[in-house]
Amino acid sequence: MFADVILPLPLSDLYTYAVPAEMRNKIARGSRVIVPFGNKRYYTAIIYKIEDTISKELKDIDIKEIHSLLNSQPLVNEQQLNLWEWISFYYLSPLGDVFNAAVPSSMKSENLKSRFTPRTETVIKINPDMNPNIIREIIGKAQKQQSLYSQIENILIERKSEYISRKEVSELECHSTSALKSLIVKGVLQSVTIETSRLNTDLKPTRNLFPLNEVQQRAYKEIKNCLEFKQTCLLHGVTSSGKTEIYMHLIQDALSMGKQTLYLVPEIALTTQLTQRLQAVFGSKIGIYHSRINDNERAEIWSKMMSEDPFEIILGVRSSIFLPFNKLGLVIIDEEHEISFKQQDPSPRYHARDTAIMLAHLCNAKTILGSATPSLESFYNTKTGKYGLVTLQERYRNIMMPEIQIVNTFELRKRKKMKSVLAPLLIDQMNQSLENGEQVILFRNRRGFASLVECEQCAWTPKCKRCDVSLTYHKKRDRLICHYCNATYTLPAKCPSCNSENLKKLGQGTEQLEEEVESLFPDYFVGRMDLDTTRGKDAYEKIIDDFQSKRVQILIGTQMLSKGLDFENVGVVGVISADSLLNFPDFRSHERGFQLMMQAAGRAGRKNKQGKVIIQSADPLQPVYDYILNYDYEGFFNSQMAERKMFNYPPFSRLISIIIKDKIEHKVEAAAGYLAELLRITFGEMIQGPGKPIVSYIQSYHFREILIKLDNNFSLKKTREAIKSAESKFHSKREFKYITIQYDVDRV
DNA sequence: GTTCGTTTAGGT
DNA sequence: CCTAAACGAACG
Repeated sequence: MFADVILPLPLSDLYTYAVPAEMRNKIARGSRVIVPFGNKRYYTAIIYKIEDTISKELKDIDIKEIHSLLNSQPLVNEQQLNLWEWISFYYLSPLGDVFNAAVPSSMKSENLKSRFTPRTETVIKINPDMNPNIIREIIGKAQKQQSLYSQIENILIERKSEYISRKEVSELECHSTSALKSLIVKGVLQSVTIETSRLNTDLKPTRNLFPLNEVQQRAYKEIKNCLEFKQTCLLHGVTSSGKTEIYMHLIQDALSMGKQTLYLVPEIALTTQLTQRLQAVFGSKIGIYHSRINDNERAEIWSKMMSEDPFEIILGVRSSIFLPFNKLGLVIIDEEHEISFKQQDPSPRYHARDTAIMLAHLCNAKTILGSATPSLESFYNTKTGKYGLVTLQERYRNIMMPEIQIVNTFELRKRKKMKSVLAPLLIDQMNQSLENGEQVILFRNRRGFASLVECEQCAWTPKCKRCDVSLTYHKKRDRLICHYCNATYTLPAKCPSCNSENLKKLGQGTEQLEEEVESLFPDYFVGRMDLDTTRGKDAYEKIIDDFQSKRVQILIGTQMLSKGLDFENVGVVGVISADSLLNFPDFRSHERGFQLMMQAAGRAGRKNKQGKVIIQSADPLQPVYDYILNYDYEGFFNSQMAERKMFNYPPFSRLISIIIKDKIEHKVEAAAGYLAELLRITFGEMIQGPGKPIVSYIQSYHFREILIKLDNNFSLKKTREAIKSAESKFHSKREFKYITIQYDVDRV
């Protein structure tokens, strides 16, 4: 008996091992095993296929034996393996990479024994071998010991528990370290170390579901009705329309049918706000899976999902699609337009939204996509009938959509009316709002202080040594930082090219904005949220908490601020430089800009009062602003579709980006040229490039990009075969054998 | 990914 | 001629 296994390495093939006799009736597809690989190394592998005989090509190879079997149950179920295969096929990545992305690393340790370490806790219990009648005698007259003992005894009886944690004992009213120590020495109490779970599994629900209002009820019914006929339904609901409450009713329905729910959110939106709301209703039925939980905790969640008593609901980010569900009935993907659902690096570069839809399909489950600004792809899918569509136009509790105004900063600058980064109108509105006790949010999609430093004499600009990008000046750290590789440099006192001392700082970032706002509004507290201020463990939560509790009145941030956060008291939202959103050299820049500005607008507004949004633009005549001013999603969609159609961009085609990478520039040039030539044999006009990506030199590597604009009617199987055969032909050339090729399917 | 044998560059 | 570093190939 032999088994083909998936190794947690970027290998294109499966490897075959002999199954030892004693393992034969215990091993199955999906089992986790340890196998020797290479000279002296052992890896955790997953059984992909079991067969009786060995294939001919392996006749002359010395087949090794599987070293050991790790679980009695397969670690990965059939649906998961099918999903892994789909990801590997669709996103052109090795199964080993998918395995790596899917399974928590403590479950794939290289050591023979598991690297998973259980959490331990010291607990106190009453010595079971001691006759209860003589305990009083043993304690004797010591008063503190007596009262401590009685209190512990009472608690244990009350809880029907055998032990109480050492920590809890130390928090008791009559606790004394010496009394406890004496009781342990006397043998009355015992101090024991036990293994505990990292998961909080005794959270009790604190409230029932709120009944839906009339509008929500209608949407809920429409969704139910739609899912009778379609697998996937898009809920297009304006911000604050109460989508979450509708999701909760749908989760409840799934629960009552004994089905599990996967609730996917973008990386950053997974705030305590949503967690608390769901836990209030579903208690410990819900498991939380996000980037900040550590690996051992991930492993515990995984194990619990395989147990008799799995989580009924998983609230999680991208990677939670890999958890072992056994009765998945519903998938909710909130803020489905968010690009953080797409994994950038490393491989597999999968889109969690699209993969989750595939997972739902494999499990025969239903999918709901939710957004106030759906991705054009998803909305297009409702037009073609692939997805159902339900629209929610009214905001919850009749909060009005804010009034949007656009100020022309180009004109204002010409007339010398811009005395700071903020337009006079925005400053006025901020003042009014702040005086009324309201808060303000300002967006700037660039972090740091100055995005460009330039010599006034000779226009020299500091650049990163290992990347082809200008450095950003960060004032607080007084350093120049490369936003691509995080290298830091000191700001030279003189221009190294012409010795001039006039080095100018151009292009404002969040840090500079913060400084300016602080000097303009000295009576108010200013907070800043960007990559630099959210590094620490709870930094993100703290900034939000400071703003929510009104300790901070003005909050400045990059796009991470626009996602899924609900604040109740925001009078004004300002978008500082909207043009920089729209001028990105990418076909999706308008879609992004529209989404960001609409989402930003959604942060403004209070009960009974209309909020204000002020957008500063130097080019306010761009048509996209008309759609923003009128909250006209459909109009925006139609205008973009016309463009996409004309240039054959998604959803009218499928983009596959191929990146060629090497340390030597002329080598990468030649390699990219040759690969493009090979691909043109099959794809002809569909191939664009090779060309330089926007940043073509990062961390001492040169990059070139080939783009396939794949016709929608071109079969995926054929595409994959053609790409793979081009790749192997490419690698069979001596000089290109070790050049790395990376694929990014459906690049965002 | 890791290991290990082979090739190459640089130094004595 | 030796040694260290870079490269190439294999792993069942």
